[in-house]
Amino acid sequence: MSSMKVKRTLQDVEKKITAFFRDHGRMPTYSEIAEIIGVRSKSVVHFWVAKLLSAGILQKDAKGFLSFLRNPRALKLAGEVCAGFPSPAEEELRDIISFDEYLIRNPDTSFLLSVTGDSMIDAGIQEKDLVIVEKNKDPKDGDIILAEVDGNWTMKYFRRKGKMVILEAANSKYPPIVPRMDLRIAGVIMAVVRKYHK
Amino acid sequence: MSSMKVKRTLQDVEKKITAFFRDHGRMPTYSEIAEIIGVRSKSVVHFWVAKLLSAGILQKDAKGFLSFLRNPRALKLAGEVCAGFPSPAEEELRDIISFDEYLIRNPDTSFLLSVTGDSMIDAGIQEKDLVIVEKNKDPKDGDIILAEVDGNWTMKYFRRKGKMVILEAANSKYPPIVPRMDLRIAGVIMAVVRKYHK
DNA sequence: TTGACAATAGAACGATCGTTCTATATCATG
DNA sequence: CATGATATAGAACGATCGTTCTATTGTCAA
Repeated sequence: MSSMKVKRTLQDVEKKITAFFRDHGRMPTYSEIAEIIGVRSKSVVHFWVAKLLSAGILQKDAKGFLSFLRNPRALKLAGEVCAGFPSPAEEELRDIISFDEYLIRNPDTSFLLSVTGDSMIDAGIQEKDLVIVEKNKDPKDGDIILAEVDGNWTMKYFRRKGKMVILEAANSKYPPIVPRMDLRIAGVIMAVVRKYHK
Repeated sequence: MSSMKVKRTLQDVEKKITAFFRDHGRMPTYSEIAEIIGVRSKSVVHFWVAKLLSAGILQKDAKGFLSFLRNPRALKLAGEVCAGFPSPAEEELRDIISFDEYLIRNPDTSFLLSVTGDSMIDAGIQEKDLVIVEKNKDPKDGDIILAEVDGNWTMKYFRRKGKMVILEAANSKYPPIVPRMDLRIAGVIMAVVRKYHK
């Protein structure tokens, strides 16, 4: 029974191309698609790709290169918690996001930091969270910034009172700081990321 | 002065290829690289690509396709806040992360949710945060889950006391819940994402 | 059994790929 | 000026790309 024919479906083909894309970081050629879906002719691939194109799953750019219409790593944005949240089974979906694009506006001037300490605990920033810091950005009142205070780098709220600047922790244990001359600001916190189940 | 010659550097070429990759979701061909870096011959591109290859910036897979050794959207992980945090100027960097890969273990069984309400405020999960929920995963003691309680979907700590299950908010305003028959769990919270400056 | 349709195989084709070669232009150095 | 190194241009090449064509196979209904 080695030649048992399996009914090929659009979803199968899509999944296999998606898997290839995740593994290799690029779209497969027609020859490669032939291999991964188990056919021996490129014309068959052409046949299936045409289906994926008219189904709106794949698209071609101006040069004829294939790409997914939606990022295959993207997640469905399912709604809001609390008020009559639609069951995931209903699949009433709204949007799609790629975190790399969503979180990072300027990759060249941004960097990551692992949080130590509890000075921003009341702002929902905990130990071991990752924060995305953007350099070369002047802070506005209320921003969370990364600054050097007494030789240590720490995160604080940036408060501007008239001409004066106050650095304020989001933890009542720590008193506000009125910096003297040497206020060094490394950047502004743009995002916070926390991962459970590492 | 239209033919003013600009000194071409490796960094320039890398940046332009990176920009193309971000815009198009794929690597450019040699002809396209010629266009974007402003030369008229593919052999010149070959020259520069060879430099990028030996510099460890690009690589070739088994089929000869180009790719970046590191995700061009990835950020530098600069260290830890607080204790002698190395200045970003020093650039003593440690690692690199792509958030899509870092946060999403099983794209097919995960979805996104925008948080409403303050029931998990003490766990550092605020209104308008995005949470990544993974379905088909049975919760363990201490996990944060998405559950249906009294017809509303909400997030709670999942506590197991012997055979009994308790759902506990991270906010003293809300009392713990001991569910009766109908405990519906949509999934387990795998990650939290918060973006400032939208 | 026959006919219609869908899926596959295989060959041929022009276009474009990346490579390699030679030749020219620019610039710093002695 | 002479020289060598570096960067660019342009042409030629085999390989592979995706497309298109014809032919074969398998399935299901009449």
